Amino acid sequence: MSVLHSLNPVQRSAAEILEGPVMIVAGAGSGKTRVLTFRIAHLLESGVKPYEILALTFTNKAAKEMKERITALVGTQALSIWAGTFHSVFARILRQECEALGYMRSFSIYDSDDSQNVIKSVLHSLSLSAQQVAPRAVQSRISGAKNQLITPRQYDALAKDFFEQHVAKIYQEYQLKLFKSNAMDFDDLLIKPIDLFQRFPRVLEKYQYRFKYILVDEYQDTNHAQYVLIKMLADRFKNICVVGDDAQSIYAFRGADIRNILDFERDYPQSRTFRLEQNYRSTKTILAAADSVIKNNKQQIPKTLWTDNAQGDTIVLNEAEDDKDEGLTIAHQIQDLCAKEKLDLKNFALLYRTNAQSRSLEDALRRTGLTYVIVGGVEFYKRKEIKDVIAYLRLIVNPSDEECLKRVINYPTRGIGDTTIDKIQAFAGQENITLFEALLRSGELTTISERTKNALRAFSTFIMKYKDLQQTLSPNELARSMVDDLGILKAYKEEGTPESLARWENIQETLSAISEYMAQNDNGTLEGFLEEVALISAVDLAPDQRNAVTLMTIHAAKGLEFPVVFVTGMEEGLFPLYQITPETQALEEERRLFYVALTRAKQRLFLSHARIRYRFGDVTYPVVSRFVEEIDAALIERNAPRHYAPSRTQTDAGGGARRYDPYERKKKPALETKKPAQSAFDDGDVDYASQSQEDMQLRVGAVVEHEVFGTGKIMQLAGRGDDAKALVYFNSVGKKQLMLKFARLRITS
DNA sequence: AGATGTGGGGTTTTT
DNA sequence: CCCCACATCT
Repeated sequence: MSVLHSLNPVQRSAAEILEGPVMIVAGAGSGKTRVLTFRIAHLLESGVKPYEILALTFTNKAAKEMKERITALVGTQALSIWAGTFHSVFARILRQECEALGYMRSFSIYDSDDSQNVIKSVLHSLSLSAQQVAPRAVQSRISGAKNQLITPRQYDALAKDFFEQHVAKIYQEYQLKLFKSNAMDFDDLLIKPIDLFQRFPRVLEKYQYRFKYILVDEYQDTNHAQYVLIKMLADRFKNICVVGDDAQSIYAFRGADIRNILDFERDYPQSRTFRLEQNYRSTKTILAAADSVIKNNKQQIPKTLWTDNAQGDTIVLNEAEDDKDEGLTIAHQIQDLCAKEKLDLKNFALLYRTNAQSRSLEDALRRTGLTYVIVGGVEFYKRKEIKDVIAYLRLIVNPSDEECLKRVINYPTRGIGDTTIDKIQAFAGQENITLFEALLRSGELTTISERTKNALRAFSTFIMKYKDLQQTLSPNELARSMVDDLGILKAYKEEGTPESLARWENIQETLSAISEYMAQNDNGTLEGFLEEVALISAVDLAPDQRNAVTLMTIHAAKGLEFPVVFVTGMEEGLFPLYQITPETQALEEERRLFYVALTRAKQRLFLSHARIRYRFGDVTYPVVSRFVEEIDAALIERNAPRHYAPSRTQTDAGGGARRYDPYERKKKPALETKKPAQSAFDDGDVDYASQSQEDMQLRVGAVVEHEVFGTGKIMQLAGRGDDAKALVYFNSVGKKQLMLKFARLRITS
């Protein structure tokens, strides 16, 4: 086929075999996007209609880029392909079909903040306090259950303890509340279609015929619901092509099930498997490092990545004094490389495990005068003032949306407080009507003062007015005039603080975003804009083409590549990040995440760790990440600490922080020094000398024996003297907090 | 009703 | 360190 000539033999077969189930196991940098692109182009060349192709990608941006690349190969017909994330594709289908399930087409999409608010409100109505049951925990349980297609009733039947019984009840109420709000959360966008297809086989059939060819990118990150959806849709023609790399599965925390890819061949017996093992991205050194790390994972499809690329430079390990020094060290290295190798800033990426780490890196870059962009972080559409404006628009589109109603009913302040809302809410429950309907009928309530009723009337009139105007005004006209009407822009401007001016700007930018959306979509509607906003991801918003250093989490970096990559915060507890129970699976996921980080680099790779890390406002003295040790030592060169930033320990709030001796650890490989090594998470000044035990050298990372719990590893140390405590992770029982006075730990390493 | 202050608690990654 | 819930004041 004409389009396939530039592929290597395996890539080419993977793109050529169009019928039947195909799995492409694509190592990092092996050109899988190329294969997918060419495969679709090939489908089109073979006479398949664009609307018969469904391509599910991980981000909207990836879908867009794929369409562009296919367009370049075979022309604009490519634009009619259904391509997008699971969530956006099935939201689109639900807009068409949701009436069969009792929803209106104008349904709202709730993001996790909205969901959490609903949960809180359910807790409130069940007279449970947020202390008794953490909303976050409930949310994650509910989401987990939904991804596993477990209904509230089933959850209740399975509930093992008090907490789970609460969750079952909350889950049930939560779903009810969402339904009454004519709203779906992210998980509903996947499970409602399943419900639809099960209850209405003709509808399923329609989409099976429609999507004769299905392609799924990043298959290793699909969860159970997504797996079922794909299986249902592909069931008739079995023209399903999945692409993935088990080594890059990093979303188990949100339900991704690595078995989906491990079991593909069993699920689709007629399938063919192709392995893309040639890496076109990285140097031999980088690839060898990544390989030496991932070898430590037990659960994986065996494969060997190789490359024809050059050996490349040694990997550099930076040791920094603290987070500030880490940032400055990196900034200097960037400047060096820019000068010596004539590199642009856009060639550099700084990756980190947690968003919180970006702050000190940003500081350093700013101080050095290097331009940077952050991908992700506090997302634009999650900012308060923007959510407020969006909430108004959502309410106009879908007045049943209780979350939005509650959000804006007293913004700007109208004298409608919590008690009034509670009254209306009670009324709504009693009459079995939506909150907005109850609001319209609030005149009937005798418990509300005349003054408040006027305020309520003014508010509902406002919403109804714009609901009417929606018929005649374009979305951008509507939004603009509504914002004017609300007077919020004026208020922010008059307030005049830098913060309020930033808010002013953000609202302006939101209005521009609507105009831009309208310019890009011929048949754009307000509903369409809101849907796009709801399903937009951090990576989708990535500001490209700017000549700037890129900062982002490793998760956000997935699928991207950069000539020079800095992986920061290589410290135990941070990366791998200790979670509630760092069991093997969680550790393996952290390791895959590290693998993803390493394989983003094309030419040069820098790792860094700090001796002092400020976490939760406290000073900690972490040890180097085990992942660093897992890299073949021959590939790494340790860079002498430069100390660009003076240590902050002396001026620290705690006051008593002991000056850190940079040579301490090297001097003292074993158990001889009197003074113990590093560590403290609530106290800078640690002194274990008063312990009754003989010459104990406790330090973070030390392996210890406990007579009951067995072998464990020290994660954190705190307190002094009789109060000295250790947080130990035991192989047998997980994390335990122990008083050293009683614990009688024996050091084995 | 609403603004302002303080105390306590949690703390990852994201569609 | 930051956010949230609660309490107290205006």
